[in-house]
Amino acid sequence: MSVADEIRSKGRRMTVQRRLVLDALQRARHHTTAEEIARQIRARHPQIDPSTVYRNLEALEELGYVTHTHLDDRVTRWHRADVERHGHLVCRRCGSEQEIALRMLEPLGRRLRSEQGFRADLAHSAIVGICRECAP
Amino acid sequence: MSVADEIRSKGRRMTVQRRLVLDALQRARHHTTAEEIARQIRARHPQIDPSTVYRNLEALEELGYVTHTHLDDRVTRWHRADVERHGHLVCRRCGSEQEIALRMLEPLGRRLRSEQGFRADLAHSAIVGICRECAP
DNA sequence: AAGGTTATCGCAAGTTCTCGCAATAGTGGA
DNA sequence: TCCACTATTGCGAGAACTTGCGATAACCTT
Repeated sequence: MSVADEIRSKGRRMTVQRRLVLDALQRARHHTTAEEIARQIRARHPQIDPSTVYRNLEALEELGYVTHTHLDDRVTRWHRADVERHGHLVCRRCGSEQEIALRMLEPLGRRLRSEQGFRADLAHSAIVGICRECAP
Repeated sequence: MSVADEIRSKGRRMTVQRRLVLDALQRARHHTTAEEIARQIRARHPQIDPSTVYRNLEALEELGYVTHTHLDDRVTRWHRADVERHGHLVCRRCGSEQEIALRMLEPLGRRLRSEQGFRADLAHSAIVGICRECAP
């Protein structure tokens, strides 16, 4: 069953615009912004409105194909949901972003679960700090 | 040495506007948004521009009096820097925010430091998930 | 106390995203 | 294949900040 069929089977529609957003996310190696995706798509299809891109990202998140993370700025970062889940380290100084194995975060996850009843989504959270290169 | 003197000694100035922003942060128990602070100040002093509030928050952060955190939305949250440092748990479902002792996060901090050379600022990072009340 | 610097302000315009709405176009069913 | 239904689109208006700039006013020096 293709992605298009999956989407249709959930009562949603596969439109050109939605396909373009999915493709752009496919090409993006790491986390991208909605703005970047809109820029890429509009380079070729200027008639496609940025608001459509924003709405498609949300729709695709509901459908389970993409997720978002908030790194250290106000901008929402998007990526496909099927890449291996991982944690995020964001350097406050140089802005670089590093991925870490969820395994490193799991002890904390277990502790938050047992002591606070909080089910942390550690792949969705970002940890801010200073990276090795920027450390004094 | 008063806060005003400290600010002056760093070559900055203590203006009415800056004082009002500091006062508003003093009153705010938890994390507030710039918009909320601007609203409060403008209720009494409508001539003060919101952009002034935004710029003062940044200035006060540079000066070390306030810090900001990104919870699970695009909005930047501000609070005074001298309150006890703590971690943040944000519930994705109900939006509630819970503070946890930094002690719980320290093992992770040490591990990130030794294995990745990353100096995490755990009081600045927010962990997203589902809180006890919203758990199924 | 007066004057020169220059940090800071208020305003207005710009960015980046959000939302309401009427028009359009995918879909499943006839 | 044609139709009705309604998800989705593009557009315009509106939040929520951000930025550039000339005017103002805090501060330091004298």
